[in-house]
Amino acid sequence: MLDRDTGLDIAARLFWERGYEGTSTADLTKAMGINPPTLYSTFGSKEELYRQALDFSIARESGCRGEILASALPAYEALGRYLYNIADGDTQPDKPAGCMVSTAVLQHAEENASVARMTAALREASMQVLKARFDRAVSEGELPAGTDTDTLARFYGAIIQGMSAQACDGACNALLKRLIDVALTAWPGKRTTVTGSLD
Amino acid sequence: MLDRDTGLDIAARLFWERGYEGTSTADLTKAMGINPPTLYSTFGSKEELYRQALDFSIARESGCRGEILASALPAYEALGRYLYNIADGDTQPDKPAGCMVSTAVLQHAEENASVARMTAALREASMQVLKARFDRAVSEGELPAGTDTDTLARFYGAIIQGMSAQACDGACNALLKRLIDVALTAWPGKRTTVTGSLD
DNA sequence: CAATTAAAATAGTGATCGCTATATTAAGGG
DNA sequence: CCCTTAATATAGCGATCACTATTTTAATTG
Repeated sequence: MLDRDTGLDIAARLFWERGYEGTSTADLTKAMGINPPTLYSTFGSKEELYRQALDFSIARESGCRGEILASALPAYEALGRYLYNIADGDTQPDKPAGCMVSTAVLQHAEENASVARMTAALREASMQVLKARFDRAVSEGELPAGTDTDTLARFYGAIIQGMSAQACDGACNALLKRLIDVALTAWPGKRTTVTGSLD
Repeated sequence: MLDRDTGLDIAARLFWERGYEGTSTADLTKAMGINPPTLYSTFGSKEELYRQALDFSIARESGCRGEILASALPAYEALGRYLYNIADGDTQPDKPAGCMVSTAVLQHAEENASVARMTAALREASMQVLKARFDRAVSEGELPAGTDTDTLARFYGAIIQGMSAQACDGACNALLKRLIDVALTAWPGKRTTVTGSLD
């Protein structure tokens, strides 16, 4: 059989493109070049393979994003770079469009509820990372005391999810970044990017 | 057999909750209380039924939203009411969470590409409606001349898609509206909602 | 080389997929 | 009432679903 990480790479790509429900075990075994029993002895089940493929893909595709937020950059700068990095991830030339996690398993059959909870938890964790960075910004005086960092994190989380959806629909990298530039004007204390008189 | 609109109502609800790929024809016939041949003689196919269910549901769930934008309200006011209306639609107590269109069929099997194009076209049309309102705002002097109305429409489109995703994950109405309030601060010419000194 | 163990392929499990041919029932007209 | 027509229900089409029992191959041992 092929290398385990190679198998996860192939599986992740299929799940990324077609989603959990849109990918069959026959698709997976065929793409991996293995037989069904090998898939089940190696990965356990379709759901367990999805879980492992998510972990694998997150580590490779967005593993470095945490460092952007953890860096010494000012919060606003870090956020901008973070979002631009996601936009790049959503529009990689030789990879499926959008994010594998942001817009995955939103609508689903009842039997896949546990898979949906899994992706929802990943999204929630991602927003908590953003919130933690914003909390730090408050404590460091970069954001006003009393800022609703939870809402701010969910706002930029919505932008991330919207970017993934639009990337799935064919949006290009430049479009997503223009969109980010608008979103960044909502940063507390920033003026809008549109030049001209403010009323 | 049951009334045609009643059938579409039941089908729309199932598709809304489970998505296109997560809903089987057996689910549909059982919920409608009809036999498979009746479904096919009445609606043609699963895909055609989905199309009709989308039309039916859009007309009923969001038919009045166009009027908000078409009204004489200032663009910023209209946008706020429009988004709040969507947030209400995303969190109706006795209906599936999220929007039936905004986050539908993003990832999909190859065989369902035509269904994905259908929902993508609906999303694109929805953003064009927003853009048209923003263009009107420019012509009426509510937005600065030269405003990138297309990007602004896609920005609020991303918010709409992000709200649907978060509603699917269990977000409540109030959370979505706080999120909208942040998004509205990106309106060109508006200051941020957070009080305090601007640098 | 023969025996044992481990890996892999074949073949197939019952269930369900979208969809339809055929049979049954019900309704209308003489 | 009988005959025709239309609507409905039953049953089942081939294909595919996630998943495995069994067999075959290959590698490792004495």
